[in-house]
Amino acid sequence: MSGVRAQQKQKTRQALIVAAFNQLSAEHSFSNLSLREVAREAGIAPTSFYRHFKDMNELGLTMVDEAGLTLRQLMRQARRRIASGGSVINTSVLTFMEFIDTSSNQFRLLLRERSGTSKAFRAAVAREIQHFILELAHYLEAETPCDANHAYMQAEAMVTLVFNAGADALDQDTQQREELTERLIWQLRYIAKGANHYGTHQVNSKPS
Amino acid sequence: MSGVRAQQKQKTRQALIVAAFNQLSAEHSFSNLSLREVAREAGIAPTSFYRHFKDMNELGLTMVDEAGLTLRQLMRQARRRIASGGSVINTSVLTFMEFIDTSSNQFRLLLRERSGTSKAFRAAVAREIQHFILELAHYLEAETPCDANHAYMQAEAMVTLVFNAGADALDQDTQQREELTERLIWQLRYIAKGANHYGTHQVNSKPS
DNA sequence: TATTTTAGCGTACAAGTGTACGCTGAGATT
DNA sequence: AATCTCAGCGTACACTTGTACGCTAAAATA
Repeated sequence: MSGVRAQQKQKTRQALIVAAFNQLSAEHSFSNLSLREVAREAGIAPTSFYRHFKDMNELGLTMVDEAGLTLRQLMRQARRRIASGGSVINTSVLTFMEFIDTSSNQFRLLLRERSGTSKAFRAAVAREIQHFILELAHYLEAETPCDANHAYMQAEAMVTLVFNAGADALDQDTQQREELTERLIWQLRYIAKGANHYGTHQVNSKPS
Repeated sequence: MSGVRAQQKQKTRQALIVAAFNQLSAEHSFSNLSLREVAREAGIAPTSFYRHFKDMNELGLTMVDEAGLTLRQLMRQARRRIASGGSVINTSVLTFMEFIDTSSNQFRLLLRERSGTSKAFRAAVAREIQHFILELAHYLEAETPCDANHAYMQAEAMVTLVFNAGADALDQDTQQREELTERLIWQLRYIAKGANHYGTHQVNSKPS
């Protein structure tokens, strides 16, 4: 009942996940991965793969979950930094860029499968992103003069811009990333400004 | 010298391109295409493929060009509609959504290869997008009270949002698309408002 | 201790891939 | 009319892929 058996199983299962993430890169996407190669890197026979996942798809969805998890953990850390006096926009952007940098393969997975060929994948990634939008919307509604609807649209726009900037950052060097980040911050300010303009008072009917 | 020969060659070349586009779908991306299948659909032997393209990569880059071309043509048409009295934001968004709808496979190609596994592809798509950003920036600088720098950032943000909304629209029904479009239009207004606020006068140093 | 469960292995196979090579016949060129 | 060019074909080959099947040994259970 010590669970030596189950413990070892979890270990190789994790080895498969790690192997799969390791094989992702700028020029290798998840759909390029082969069951055999992943199994090889994990140190097991190809057929043993099936003891852990029904197929590559199931592995992939697990990976999306894992990527979403680390992202969420990172953003929780960001919230802590903000609570102790950091600027919201700056801290959030910085934290996200950190994610791109230290977990680029996890980000790549989310980025690519967001528009990939499996509806289940797209939905899974969309759910992860939606998570952020809602959280940010909630924050904006509480902390800024903005009704719920505009808070949501504002959050959606912001998350979209941040996510896309992350994608661009993947191909860039430090210098370019700094410029990109600076532009991004300005763009987020635009949105905040605009949303607060339209989202406050009774300006809601038509724009000027 | 009549060119019967060259003419026929162009014809099968185009058949290959069309065949490749036809095989794209929600669940089939370019990297999933096989040379043999494309050749089969185009009605030629696999080995004849090489008479037209060095490899699938070269086909793909040609397809990106073609997709960019149709997009540019559509947007030129949008400019005409605007010139004859349409709202800029509404007309542009509507035209873009039309592109998603009538040329979804061309859009899918741009969308996916933007974050694909080939640097050349990513660069090619980025160039197409950059084209729009610059054009829009130029327009904004001329028509709104916005300095060049802010006009660029504003255009970049807008194009990003529109492009991403297009991606989301691919998976949605008419009802959802309408809501999405409406949200998008609000978000573009935010950006316009914010950019005009920061980009006018001498507010440029620090945000409030 | 005897029995059952199961993670992992090796073999085997059918299917699909890219592409090298040499041929053919119809246009183009001289 | 004689020659050249070259788009398209068929054959062939070496690989890689997913996965079905049955075995083994070690852990779990009874």
